[in-house]
Amino acid sequence: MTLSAVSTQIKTLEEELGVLLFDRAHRPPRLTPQGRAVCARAEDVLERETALVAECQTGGALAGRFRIGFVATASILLLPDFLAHAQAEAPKAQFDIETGTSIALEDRVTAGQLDAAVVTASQFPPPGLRYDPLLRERLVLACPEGHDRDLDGLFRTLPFFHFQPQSGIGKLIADHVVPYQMADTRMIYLDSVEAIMECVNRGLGFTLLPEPDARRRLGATACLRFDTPDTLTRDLVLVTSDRSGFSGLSGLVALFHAERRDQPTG
Amino acid sequence: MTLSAVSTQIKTLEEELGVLLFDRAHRPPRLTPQGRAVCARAEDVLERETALVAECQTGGALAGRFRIGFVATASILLLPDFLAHAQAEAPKAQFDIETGTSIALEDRVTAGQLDAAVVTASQFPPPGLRYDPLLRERLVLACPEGHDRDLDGLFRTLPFFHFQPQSGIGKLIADHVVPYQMADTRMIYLDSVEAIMECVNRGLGFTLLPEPDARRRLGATACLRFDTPDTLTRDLVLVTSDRSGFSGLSGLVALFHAERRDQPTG
DNA sequence: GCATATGTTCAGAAAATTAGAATATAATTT
DNA sequence: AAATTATATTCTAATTTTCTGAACATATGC
Repeated sequence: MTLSAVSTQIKTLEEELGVLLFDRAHRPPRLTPQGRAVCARAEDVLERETALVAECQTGGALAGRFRIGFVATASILLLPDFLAHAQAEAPKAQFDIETGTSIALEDRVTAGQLDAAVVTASQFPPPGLRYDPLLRERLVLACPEGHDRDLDGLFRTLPFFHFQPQSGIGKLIADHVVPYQMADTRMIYLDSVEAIMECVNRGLGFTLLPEPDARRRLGATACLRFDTPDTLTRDLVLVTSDRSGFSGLSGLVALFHAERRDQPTG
Repeated sequence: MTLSAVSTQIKTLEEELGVLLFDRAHRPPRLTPQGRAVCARAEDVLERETALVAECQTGGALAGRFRIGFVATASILLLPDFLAHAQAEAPKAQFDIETGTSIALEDRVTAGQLDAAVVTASQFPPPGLRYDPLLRERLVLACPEGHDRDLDGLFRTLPFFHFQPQSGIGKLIADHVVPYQMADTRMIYLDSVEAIMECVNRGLGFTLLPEPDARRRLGATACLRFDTPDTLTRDLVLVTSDRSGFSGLSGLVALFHAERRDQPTG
């Protein structure tokens, strides 16, 4: 860069700022006190800019500001470990977390308001979305001790606590429970796993829930029963946009798989 | 600005950063997580830049980073108040302070290493420099009690404590003291006003010093004498470059005069 | 006080940014 | 599902900006 170019640039800057940066009564020109102050702050701005550019080029791995949704049931089991792993393995990435039902979260991914969401998979991903499997949880019965009849008998004897049917798990539960519904079947719909398990623990009824959720709140007076088909599972998946697919998706999925090692599934 | 211009600019930026900022599989394009992170940091950089420009245009009064020197004797009397006033009245200005002898400081102003300095004025400002008067201090005698003879008598009786002769005040003192020097005159040269006054207070000799400095350390066993010509003064001045003269000099001088109101001259 | 080195100003040249037209494509509508 | 519409991108030309090189001005050193 030529001296003349520098000279005109400085002059233009001085006019732009309305401040004399150099004292040209001397050779070489000296910075004025104002120029010194401007220079210091300008250096700060430039440093931040070059740092930003540098981070873009080095942080190729997993960097960015990700907006991720979690269904309530996943937020308890998966989210804490996910955040811990993210902080450790992807310190440059930021995460904005939301919760909601599987359908609401999928809608927000479709609308581009979320980059990804952990939801209960439906049979097929909705159009425009893709599923990346994270965790398969078996649905098991939880009922008070001493009710060792078959399922039909249970439904005739005790009320069934049904997790909110409009949710992802709720639909799975509903599908499986339909054949047992009779005129006298008592169904109680709740939107809290914790409330349901509290009722089961007190002998007020039985329920069908993902094994980890049921086991977590299982009291001494209740037990799990596995006399359901072992194909009756709910799949937690990471749902993302089908086409777009932001760079770093595989890294994101990896963050979830990392925690499966630490945290045994059953 | 046309859409096409924006489009090409974004594309160029993406290539420059090596990062996909937008997901163009949708209309309108969506920011990728990476793009979102870059955008947030870029906004920060731009804010700082516009803030810098804005401050330049508003802070016309006294803003900048000023490097100012103080002679030791002025640093005690003037500097604390100066800094206090500066902080209150020119909060946007920064001040880097140095101390040194009048001559050394004037050299540094000449060399452009200081913007200004508070020094003891010599008869004429050195070439290339200008003086702005700040404060006139009378030189007075300080001697132990009970020595009420004339000056000649004093010089014959007691040692004279002479402030460092290479300094600004030192030269004034030397000029005035020359006529009294005899073969048996005892002169003690010290570079500390405090040490000199301690000796005077202990009856070990007498001295000639600026009134404020002498009065400040005057003990009970010593007194000030004003039997010197009242034209025998030292002028504290703000010395700056003659030609250049940075903008804000008058404001700087005003900061010194502001403190004279609070602090009576003596 | 003159010579030299260095900074500024002024022209034209080079580079960049930008607007407008043509093309491609995501979203919408029928 | 196909056609339509709206919107983004690509391409080229024009504009603006920036840069270089020569002439001129000026501070410093001898």
